[in-house]
Amino acid sequence: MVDTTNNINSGLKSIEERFFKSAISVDCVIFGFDGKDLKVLLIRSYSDEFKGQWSLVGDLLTPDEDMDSAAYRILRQRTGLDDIYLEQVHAFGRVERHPLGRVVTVAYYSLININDYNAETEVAYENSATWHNVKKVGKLAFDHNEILTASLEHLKANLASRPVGINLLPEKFTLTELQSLYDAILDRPKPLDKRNFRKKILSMGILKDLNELQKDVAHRPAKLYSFDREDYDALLKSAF
Amino acid sequence: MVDTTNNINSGLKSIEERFFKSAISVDCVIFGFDGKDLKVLLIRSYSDEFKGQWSLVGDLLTPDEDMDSAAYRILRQRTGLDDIYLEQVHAFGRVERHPLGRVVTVAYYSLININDYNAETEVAYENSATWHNVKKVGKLAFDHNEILTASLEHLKANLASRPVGINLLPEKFTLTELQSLYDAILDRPKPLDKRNFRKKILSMGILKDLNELQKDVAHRPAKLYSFDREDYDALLKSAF
DNA sequence: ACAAAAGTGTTAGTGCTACACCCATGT
DNA sequence: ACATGGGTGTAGCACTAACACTTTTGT
Repeated sequence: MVDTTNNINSGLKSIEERFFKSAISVDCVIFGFDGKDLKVLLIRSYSDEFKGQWSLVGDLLTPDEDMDSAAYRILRQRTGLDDIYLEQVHAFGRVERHPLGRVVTVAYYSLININDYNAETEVAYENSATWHNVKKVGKLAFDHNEILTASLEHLKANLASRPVGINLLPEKFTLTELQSLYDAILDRPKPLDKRNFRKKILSMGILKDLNELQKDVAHRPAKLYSFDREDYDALLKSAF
Repeated sequence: MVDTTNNINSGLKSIEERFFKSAISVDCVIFGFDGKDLKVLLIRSYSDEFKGQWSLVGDLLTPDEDMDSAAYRILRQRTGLDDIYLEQVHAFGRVERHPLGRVVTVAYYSLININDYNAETEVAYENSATWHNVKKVGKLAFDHNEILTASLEHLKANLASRPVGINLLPEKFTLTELQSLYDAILDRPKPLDKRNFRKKILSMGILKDLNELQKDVAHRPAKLYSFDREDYDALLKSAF
């Protein structure tokens, strides 16, 4: 029947010649929130085939670095972003997904405060990354639309179990801002119910009431909150 | 500052020479259930370094096949298993995880009826796969313990949202058998409450009461159930 | 008769949904 | 005074968790 040794021992070519011919890349899907829309960080593709098209922040792995480390290295080199948590989403391995040859890519995603990557940071890098509304990205290079979609799904799924706002919002924020973030990520026909949202999020015990108010707004000023790091970390641990 | 073109254009060696030197492999984590314990299908490692150690069902990708297809191909070649649903779990990419060189592996998992792979199937394959209690696997080849652990976590997480029993149990089964499966996967200090489990699982509307009873058991015989494929598929769709 | 597993209901608590009005501020 | 968004409570319903005894069969 089937010869299980086929791939390993037989054939004319060496294992090197037959199997060690592929490249691995990493693509980082970096989400940010501007108070209204969910955004993703994109760079101009350097590939000839996709010249001028936008693409995710990615690059090839060198054979001597761990894949997880490479993700941080690539993100840092292309955007200057450092010290942010990346989480693996999925590996994509269609044969023809990359014009240069066989490249399997592994997608990572992260959530950052949108002000941590801005116009000032930008100028230091050749292929400046810019923020794009996730609902309005056009056709991206490679299979990056597919990767973005998968990452968005991943983010939505995580939203229920993890208080994601800690990474996406500024230090101080109002409950309405937090809710806008949830609404932007969930992207549902109707926004969440204001009262229910507040009840639930406050009952989690990870928000700290700062006893401060907004200033200079043309309406009743809202109370400001921040995340309580300790309680937040405690919750994360207990949930897993 | 940082030269973002570093990896792509500069250097003495060609892109081929520098980056297209890696291999990609697939490892399949196949779970089965024998009515009492959760089991995983393992083969004897063919690698020199791990001679005699058990390993997951895996192999290298040839550069001309899609990764998802390769997972099915490898599973079929090594075990004869066909027509089963594989789901990607995670990619593992530590530099030194494989003795032959740089090999990034992508783990897939699946759930099968344990009788679909048995002693009879087994003899056709050189490196016969055998079932091992997941709680009693020893040290596996490569980083396969890590992969197994991650796949188990994945399975636990999926249990709540997907009625996984459909793949792991025989055609006809009792509610107690179904609960044993849940208890085996969740592996919690206390088993689930019998009454609550029955209420919940029946209320999902995916079980069909066959109006049959167990035979030849030394106690009150239990009613037999089967999954209702249609209702099950409908539930899957609506849940996602 | 005994052993072994099957089968069955109720209660209390918790969380989710839906819903409408008054409040504080700037213009 | 008006416009703007901030802030609050309750009732119905669904789901969850905890808990103990009777039934049916084989030996």
